[in-house]
Amino acid sequence: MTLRHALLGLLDDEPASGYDLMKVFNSSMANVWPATQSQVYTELNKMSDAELITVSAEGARGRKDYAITDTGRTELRDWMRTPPKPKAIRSDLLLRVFFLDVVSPADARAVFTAHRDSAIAQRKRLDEIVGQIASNDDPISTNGRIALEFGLRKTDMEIGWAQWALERLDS
Amino acid sequence: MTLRHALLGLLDDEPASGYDLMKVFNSSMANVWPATQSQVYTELNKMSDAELITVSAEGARGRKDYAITDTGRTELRDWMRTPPKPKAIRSDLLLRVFFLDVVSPADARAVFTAHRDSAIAQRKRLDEIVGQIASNDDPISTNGRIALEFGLRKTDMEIGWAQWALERLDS
DNA sequence: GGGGCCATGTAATCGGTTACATGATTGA
DNA sequence: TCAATCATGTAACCGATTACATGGCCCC
Repeated sequence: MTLRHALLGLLDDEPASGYDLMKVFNSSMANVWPATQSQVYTELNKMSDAELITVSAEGARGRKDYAITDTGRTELRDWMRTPPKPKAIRSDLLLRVFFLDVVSPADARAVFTAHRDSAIAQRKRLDEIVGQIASNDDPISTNGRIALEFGLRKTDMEIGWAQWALERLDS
Repeated sequence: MTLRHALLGLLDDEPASGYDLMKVFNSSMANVWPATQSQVYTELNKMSDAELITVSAEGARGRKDYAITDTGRTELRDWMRTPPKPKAIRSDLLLRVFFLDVVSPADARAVFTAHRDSAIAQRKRLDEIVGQIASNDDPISTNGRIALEFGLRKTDMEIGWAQWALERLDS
């Protein structure tokens, strides 16, 4: 039920088609809430049924522009004011950690070195994005920077944790 | 397909029933890979069909003890040696961050203060668990400590991030 | 006898993923 | 004319969640 709010958030700015939304979405929020094309179109139809949005214009190639309704705006603001309930971790990696004993010490170390290395690569990718959006001052870039900071800190934390785990294994 | 590996990991130690597995599971791995009772029983049946495990004994009240097979052991070790592909973040909270502009500055601050406070509470809960397992030296406690360390660092990171974001909003 | 625990299962629903299907318009 | 892009949709499947259903066994 959250893709719905992402789409409402985008439409709160200005009317757009599913196609437009996908484009903006992919280059911003998709990093914190991935969604596929089929999901977006399906959700838009459901939102239209629920009268959170309406078709404000129809164009060439079956294009439909959607505009947010008052109901939609209310829904969006209510959601923004509701703190998300802390969701449990669900991590493939951490699950492996519980079973470190079933493999050799070398394989156990590899669990952490592989993760550390991929976190380091990820960190580099994020740094590039930081550079790219540094000069932008639109709302999604400004706010996106805060989300990005989360990513930076998270990867740093993961690198440090993997290092800590390796030292612990070695002792 | 990962609950499957969690169950294989537990059965690699010793045969157990679904009921037994649920108990151990809830007090350990559930923190990194939540699963419900119905999911566990359904998965055990599928695993039995796939011959990763077999019914090694049947007891009172329809109790079935499962034992891991050689196929199962191979599957478990293969999985342990395969680094999980980095999964994208999917965060309700970070999505809200993109739409901070649609609410008042006070409501925007609340997004972060609420998160910071719940992270602080979480941190306290984890500290208690650290104390509880400090004296245990069984494999799941020893390895669980590494997973727990991840949780500690993650909550600390979130507290720091929320604080950083609040300062940024205020400036 | 009855409460509490042991023990397993089914059904409905939901969000997400992958794949497939279709076709219009635009510009080189 | 033909490739690229615009544009929307359906269907099958999967894992997870919630709720419901059933009943046996043990000990006080």
